[in-house]
Amino acid sequence: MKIYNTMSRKKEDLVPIREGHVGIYACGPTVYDFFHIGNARPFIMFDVLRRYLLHKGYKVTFVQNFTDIDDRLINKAIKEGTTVPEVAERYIQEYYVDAEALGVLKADVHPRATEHIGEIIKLIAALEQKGLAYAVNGDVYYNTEGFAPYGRLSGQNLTDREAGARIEVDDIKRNPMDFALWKAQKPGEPAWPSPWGLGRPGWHIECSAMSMKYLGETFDIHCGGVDLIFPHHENEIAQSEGATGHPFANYWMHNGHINIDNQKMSKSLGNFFTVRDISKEYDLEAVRMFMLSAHYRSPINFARDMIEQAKASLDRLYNARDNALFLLDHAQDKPMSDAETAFVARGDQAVAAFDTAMEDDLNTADALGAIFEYIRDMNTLFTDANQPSAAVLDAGLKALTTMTDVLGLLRRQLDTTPPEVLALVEARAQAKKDKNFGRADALRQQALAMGYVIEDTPKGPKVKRA
RNA sequence: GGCGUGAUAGCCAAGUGGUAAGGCAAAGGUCUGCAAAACCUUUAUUCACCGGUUCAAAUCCGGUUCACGCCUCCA
Repeated sequence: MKIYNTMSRKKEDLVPIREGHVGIYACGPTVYDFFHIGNARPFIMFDVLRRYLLHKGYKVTFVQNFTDIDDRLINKAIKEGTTVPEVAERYIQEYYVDAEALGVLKADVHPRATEHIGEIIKLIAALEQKGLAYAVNGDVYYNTEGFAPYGRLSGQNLTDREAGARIEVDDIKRNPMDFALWKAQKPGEPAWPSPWGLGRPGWHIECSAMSMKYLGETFDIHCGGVDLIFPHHENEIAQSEGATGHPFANYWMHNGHINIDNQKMSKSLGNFFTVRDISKEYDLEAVRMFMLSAHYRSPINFARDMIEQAKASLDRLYNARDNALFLLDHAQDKPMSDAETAFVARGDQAVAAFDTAMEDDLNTADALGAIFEYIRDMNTLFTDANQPSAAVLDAGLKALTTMTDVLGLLRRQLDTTPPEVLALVEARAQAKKDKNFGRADALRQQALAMGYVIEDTPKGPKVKRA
């Protein structure tokens, strides 16, 4: 498969270090609040990457951290009169709630920064020994001048930066580009003992320490949002390669941002949506569908009607699947007809087309196209009039779910209809038999009010969630 | 100032040299007691604009305009 590598700015063939095994590190959330729609994009898209690799038979080790110590956590804890670990634990649990609703699988490892202080200290000490770090008053900084390739990932270099660019003035640092590896404790802050005194890790070091711990000094893919390229990922490279002398990650994947009205989402503009808030109004699977409808590197515009559109296309997927399931319920075991055999072959072709799209740097929009073309084919064959065999229905469903499983769609199972709704369905059937259509329609309205749609088919009524 | 991305129908969105996927919306039709779903048909001679290369360009090259991102915590 081809992956666009930010490092080379080209699509490259994915060649894992260990054959058949891919190690992935994804920058996870800072757990000081519910995560927002922008955070959801990397979670979903890199979840799709993982699912696709699994589908192709790779073993995947997927690591996504929780940043559970930083200024925002500390501020939140102070504001709420509680502790940093309490805030962190709470929002880690909330992360799982929203991630689950988005169809994002749990990582193989979800390391937390505060549980890896030992590794972090060892890494900083190694850098200090190599002259790549220096301590000042209990702080430790990275010596960027000592790491020649600094800026390779982002295309930033130390001399091209304009004076107008915002660089914090700090006399303590030898160079404005130097960044904190370890921060001395300020009064009231959580702190851990270290060779430089009590303090806590800087903003970037945890990802270096934890990715290398779980994936090795050199691993396959590192992902995150574009905004992380500089300085976060640049700094990770400096820390890791500076300490080990080996390449860090072979592929760097970065997802584009989600905008609101073509503007970057930001708290100051007030155009900010948490996934939790959105979930109160929409099924989050529609949000996933929305993300999948564009290439992961393009910026996308989040808006209500975009979610509505995504929901409508998702409904088309569910309708096709549920229709096939309904027919399967009534289908006969019989040999496949020639038309059915041909259809099964087209299913294989659809999956192949789907894979081809995914092979091309995770082109989910194109992959979705393959699914929808197959859906039309399915819907054409799978009708009452055609009396499809159980075997062809099975095969069709299998091809469909092979594709939708990779995208993490169609996870909702067919619901069992509650008895009170079934009673309405039966009463309506009787009313229809009696040609009492007014009553039949009224009963259908009642079912709708309870959230169920009754549809008529030659094989009898079909009930589904509204 | 440096680095980078994008501009395709009413909306969303694929397509990086061979003559415009797919979804949503809309209109007409088939089916239906009526619906819903589904299916069929219609909806870009054209891909921001101007030049150039080529037998051939949405796709390559140069320029213009517009929009956006990073250079600061940030997915």
